[in-house]
Amino acid sequence: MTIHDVEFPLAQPVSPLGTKERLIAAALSLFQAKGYHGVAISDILEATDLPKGSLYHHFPGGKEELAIAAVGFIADEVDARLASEFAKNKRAGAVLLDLAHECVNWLRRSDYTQTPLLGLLAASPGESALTQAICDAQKRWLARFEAALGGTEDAHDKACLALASLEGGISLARMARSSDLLIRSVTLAALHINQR
Amino acid sequence: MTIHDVEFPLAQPVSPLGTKERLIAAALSLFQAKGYHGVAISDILEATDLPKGSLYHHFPGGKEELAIAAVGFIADEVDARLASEFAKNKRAGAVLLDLAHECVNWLRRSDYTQTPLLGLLAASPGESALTQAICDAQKRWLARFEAALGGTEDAHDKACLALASLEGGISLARMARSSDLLIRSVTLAALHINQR
DNA sequence: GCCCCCCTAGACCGTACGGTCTAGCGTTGA
DNA sequence: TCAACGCTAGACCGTACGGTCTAGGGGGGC
Repeated sequence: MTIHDVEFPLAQPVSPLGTKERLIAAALSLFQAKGYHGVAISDILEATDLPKGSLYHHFPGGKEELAIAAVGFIADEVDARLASEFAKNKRAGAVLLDLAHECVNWLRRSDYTQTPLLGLLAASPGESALTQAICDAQKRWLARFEAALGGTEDAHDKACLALASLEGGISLARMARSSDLLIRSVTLAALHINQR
Repeated sequence: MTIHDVEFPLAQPVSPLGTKERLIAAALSLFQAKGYHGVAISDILEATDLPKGSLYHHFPGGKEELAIAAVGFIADEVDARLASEFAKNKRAGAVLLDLAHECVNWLRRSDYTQTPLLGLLAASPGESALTQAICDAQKRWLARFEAALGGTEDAHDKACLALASLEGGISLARMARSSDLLIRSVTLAALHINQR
């Protein structure tokens, strides 16, 4: 037994993420940058430095199954984030602004190539399971805001404005390569949402 | 000379639109439904019942040049519409709501397959001319709202919110297959924009 | 020490994509 | 009547895509 066996046991991969997770992470990042149809399987394999066999082993359904997993991942991520923020009794406007700021970091870090949420993925085939997954994610996020805003009819309206200003603002900011546009629209929306 | 020569002169095409216009219209419609990468040249040819030669004669630059033309078309269309509405001294919120209602008709007519504005087209390659064209369109629309709102710093914020709520609302509504979400978010945004 | 099985590895396949090229039709002007 | 040209027509090409399949590598259980 050498020191290597202790410090870097071979059974544990070098990367802390498993193969499946790495595939999901790379796929999500690419889909957010170029949309579903804009990404080739080979792009994902190149990004992860993995062979085709691995991908089709973990995702027998191929590209679409991987995309659905990626959507599910980001959906859970954001949903959990919203849940924990709202659990602190934070006001909805403040949570929205926080989320927007995180999106800004995301945009800047990727030099405005990535779309932080699901905006680009929407360019998916009509009645597919992928569309359904995206739809579910949006519903969950909407429901979080709605519940935090009191569950009234007015709360539903405000929740819609919150998500719309976020997704729309991201789109504007990405195109203009200026996070300003996102901050401006979301700040205004947050203002409106916070008033009784 | 027969009656046919008078009633249906051969020189005039059956369709009121020229070949180039038909290509642009079909391309725009398809791109709005499936995004740039989701549409094949053959889809456009099938929709117009035109051969490849015609497309590459009118658009030597191929798919991207056609897409840029389509973006320019919708950009001009919306820009002109905004200009004429604002020329009547209509309030910005009212104009925004009108535009949203037209988008709703668009969504319904296409059974929620199309994205009325440019949201989906954004899934384009990074630094291409197409991205630039989309960016220009958004800038022009933003400027229209900004000018109508007085050109102040606050006006810029409100213009951002207007476009963001519109684009974001469209995205929400399309996924949920319910125009409600668009109307709700835009109504709330319009309310905020109209107050001094 | 052996086998078994999970996962990696990548050659391979059919297809459909974007784009090119030449032929020919029909209208226009002389 | 004919020449010239704008546009249509579609066969054709190289490539890159999504997906399949078989072989092999390497730990873990016995």
